[in-house]
Amino acid sequence: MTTTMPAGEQHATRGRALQGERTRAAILRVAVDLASIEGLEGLTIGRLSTELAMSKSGLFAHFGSKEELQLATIEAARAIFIEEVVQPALEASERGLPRIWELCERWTEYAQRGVFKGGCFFAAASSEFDGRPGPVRDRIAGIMLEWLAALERGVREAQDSGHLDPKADAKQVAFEFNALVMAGNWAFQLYGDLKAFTRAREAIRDRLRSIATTGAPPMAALGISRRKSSSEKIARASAGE
Amino acid sequence: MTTTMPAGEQHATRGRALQGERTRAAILRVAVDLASIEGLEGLTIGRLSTELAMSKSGLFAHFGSKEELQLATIEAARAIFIEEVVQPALEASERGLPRIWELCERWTEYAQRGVFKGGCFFAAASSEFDGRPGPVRDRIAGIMLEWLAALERGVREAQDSGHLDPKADAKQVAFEFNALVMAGNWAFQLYGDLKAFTRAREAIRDRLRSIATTGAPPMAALGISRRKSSSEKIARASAGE
DNA sequence: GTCTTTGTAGCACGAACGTTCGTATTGCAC
DNA sequence: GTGCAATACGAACGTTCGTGCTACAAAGAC
Repeated sequence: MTTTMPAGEQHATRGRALQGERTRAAILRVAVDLASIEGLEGLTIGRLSTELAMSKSGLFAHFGSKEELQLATIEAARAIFIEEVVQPALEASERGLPRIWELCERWTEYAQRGVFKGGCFFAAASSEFDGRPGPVRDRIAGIMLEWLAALERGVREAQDSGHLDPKADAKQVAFEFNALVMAGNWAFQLYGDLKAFTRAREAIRDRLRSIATTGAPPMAALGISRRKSSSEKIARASAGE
Repeated sequence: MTTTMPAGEQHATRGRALQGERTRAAILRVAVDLASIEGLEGLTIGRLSTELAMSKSGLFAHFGSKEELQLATIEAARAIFIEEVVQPALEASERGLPRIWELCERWTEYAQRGVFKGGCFFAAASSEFDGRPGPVRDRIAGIMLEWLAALERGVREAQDSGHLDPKADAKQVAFEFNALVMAGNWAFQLYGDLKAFTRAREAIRDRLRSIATTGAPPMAALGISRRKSSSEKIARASAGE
């Protein structure tokens, strides 16, 4: 019980000075999943150390306080979110209508694929901490603002590219798209209903159509191309679960 | 400290047998507010008893377990929700487009007015418990389903009344409306931004317009009549806070 | 070879958690 | 007036929480 992971074994060849970083990363990888299920407050040090088969104090030493652990977990989740949603969306699409669509599409995939075990980390965290002032809440709010700004920018760029009606309120559209994808995640988590994502996509497509110009790329092409390249990822994720 | 509420005083004329019910109701009134802020798990018996200036054991005896307290709190919140949103909406509007609009409008008001101190009780609870199987989660999911069904029914009735396009997917529209009002609540809780409710209303109005028939009552009239009768309630609520 | 730094474990703390138990007080029935 | 059921309290249970402090093993510097 004292040592399930013998100390001398796993860093025989690697330099000792790097072990800390690696352990920290390993902790945070588990922490983000745990927090997405149990919440950032339900993410306890005892539970986390049990999950990782290490001592409470050993784990604790990496962060110094629970709040620091929470903040580190948030940063780790943000990195994963960017890597899984924002970056691929930007790389896979050109500016304009394709990009704003791609952002929403990648988001629903990210939620559907279960990148975090308990659904979108930030949807959960922002609901949990909205009433608790402090640095944790501030950071979460800041990151959600980044996401909303990314959506808004996507809309604005599509307007500049002549794909969307320039008279449309970009902030308003971003609000609506975020509402729809978050609701997809919400319904999926609560009811396990995959159709929720289809509903979100459908609503977003309709809304885009309602403000698309005649010069915009045809709507139908967007969804179809995306579906194909994503099917393998979904299969991979559901196999791992 | 032991008794801020002297036991012999308030039931001098009332029957003693009713005291239990009254205390229970008083507990639950505080519990729903506390749970809307701290979450249903963060709603601790110790904290609740402190808030009510009564003993932990005395409070505990009313429920028998924490889970029973949570379930009772949920029922209390449901009663308030129906009383504050569903019933007034049904009474103040006739079947059809006015009613579905009224349901959404009453919901945003309910969130904006702060009927629960931490925002919509069920938005918070459903996000918190979506990953924790058990009777608490099941009840929350059931109540949210009631609400979604009420929205869907509102849309369907508006179709039957010839106000909305009968080809529209009522479930889809209900999903979208719920997404928008919940996002309004979310943004308001996280950023304190009252404009979020305006955005939600705006999006719902637009969506209704997009599927409204020529025989539907004029859209503009709906919003205006509502605003007037609600202003007093908002004033009353903000004074109490 | 020692010395220092780094990472982990062991142990203990005070507080809060949900829960149980015994007991005191009260109102009502008899 | 006596007995009963309802209601609430205070104390304590065992557990877990976050957080310290000390010790020790391993790697790199000299």
